[in-house]
Amino acid sequence: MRMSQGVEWAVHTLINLGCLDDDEPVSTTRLASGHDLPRAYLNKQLQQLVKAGLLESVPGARGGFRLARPPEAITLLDAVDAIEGGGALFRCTEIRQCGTIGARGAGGDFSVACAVKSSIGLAERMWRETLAGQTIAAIQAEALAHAPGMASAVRHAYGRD
Amino acid sequence: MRMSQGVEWAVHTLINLGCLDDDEPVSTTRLASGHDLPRAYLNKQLQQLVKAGLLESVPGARGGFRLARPPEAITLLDAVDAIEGGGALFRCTEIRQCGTIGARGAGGDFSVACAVKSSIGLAERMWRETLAGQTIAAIQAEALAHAPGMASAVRHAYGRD
DNA sequence: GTGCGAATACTCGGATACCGCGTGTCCGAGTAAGTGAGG
DNA sequence: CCTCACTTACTCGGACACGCGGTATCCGAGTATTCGCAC
Repeated sequence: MRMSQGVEWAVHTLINLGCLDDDEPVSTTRLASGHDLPRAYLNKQLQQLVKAGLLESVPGARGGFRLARPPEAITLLDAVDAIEGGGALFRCTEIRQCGTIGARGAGGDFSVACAVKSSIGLAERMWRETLAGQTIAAIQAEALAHAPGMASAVRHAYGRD
Repeated sequence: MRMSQGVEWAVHTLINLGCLDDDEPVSTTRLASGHDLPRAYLNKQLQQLVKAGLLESVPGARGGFRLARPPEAITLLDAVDAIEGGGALFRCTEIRQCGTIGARGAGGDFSVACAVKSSIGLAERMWRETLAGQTIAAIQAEALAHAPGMASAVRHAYGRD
């Protein structure tokens, strides 16, 4: 159960795009060279962010990607779900109803959710709520607090000079 | 990022073993047929629980597995880590330091943890804490509340008749 | 009847295949900019 | 000088390989039971 590496790329890219003050799109080439990432593969991840409605893509020459919403309106959960697909971490297969135990214990009420599913689901809800409570804007502010030069570095790397 | 199916098997098995009132080991064959699971593969998962110190294994004829600790002393986190390996969900590769942005932003303080890492790490800590706060005994009690016959079904399936 | 040894049946444990998903790459469709000729 | 069509260069988007980890299985090492035989 390891998180896809694309999540880290996606979040940093969203933060960087949030550092710009115009709406000009930034090409995959510039976004990739900004953090030494494989251009083609990063493009694949960006396409998923577009599908999720976090980015807008501009095709053709001088095209690229820009934020579809202000950074304050994009949460970590949005980014994680966009890359990972949004499915639940734990998927209950109801084995409690199978086999000799499930058959014999049929006197129980199977309409009530499985206790194992509920317990792990609670932890998963905490995880998702904590992700949903943090916006790209907030993370960007935290990063800028310890590296104030980042904003100008981003603007330079993205051709805003 | 999907959780291994073995986690569900492991937790249900731990709960079932907690329903017994003696210390006789239960063989993989009985544990598997209790929920219609593939015997050989379940055995692999049980071995991981042994390595993690949650189960004790008894070799030879009439051998099997039994709880190494009382159900009150086994948490969901113990089970998940035993099956999944215990590594972090998100692994930061420090791409913030790479590429034109990382190089130019070198004025920043890289000794401070990456803001992205911290943010996702916070969510991950919530996940792990919630898992650690739930014991096998508690889940078992919840399950028995809605299916009181389960305990006797388990004892029957495991040859305690 | 009793004790002992071999045969037996059963169990865990690690070594061995299979498959799907994450990872990485490539090429085609489409668009804006640049260029040069004609009016 | 202005307009316009063509060429060019660049970009996104989806289709195409590769490798690793989860999934599933099998066989060997080891032990308690059981059976048979000698005493």
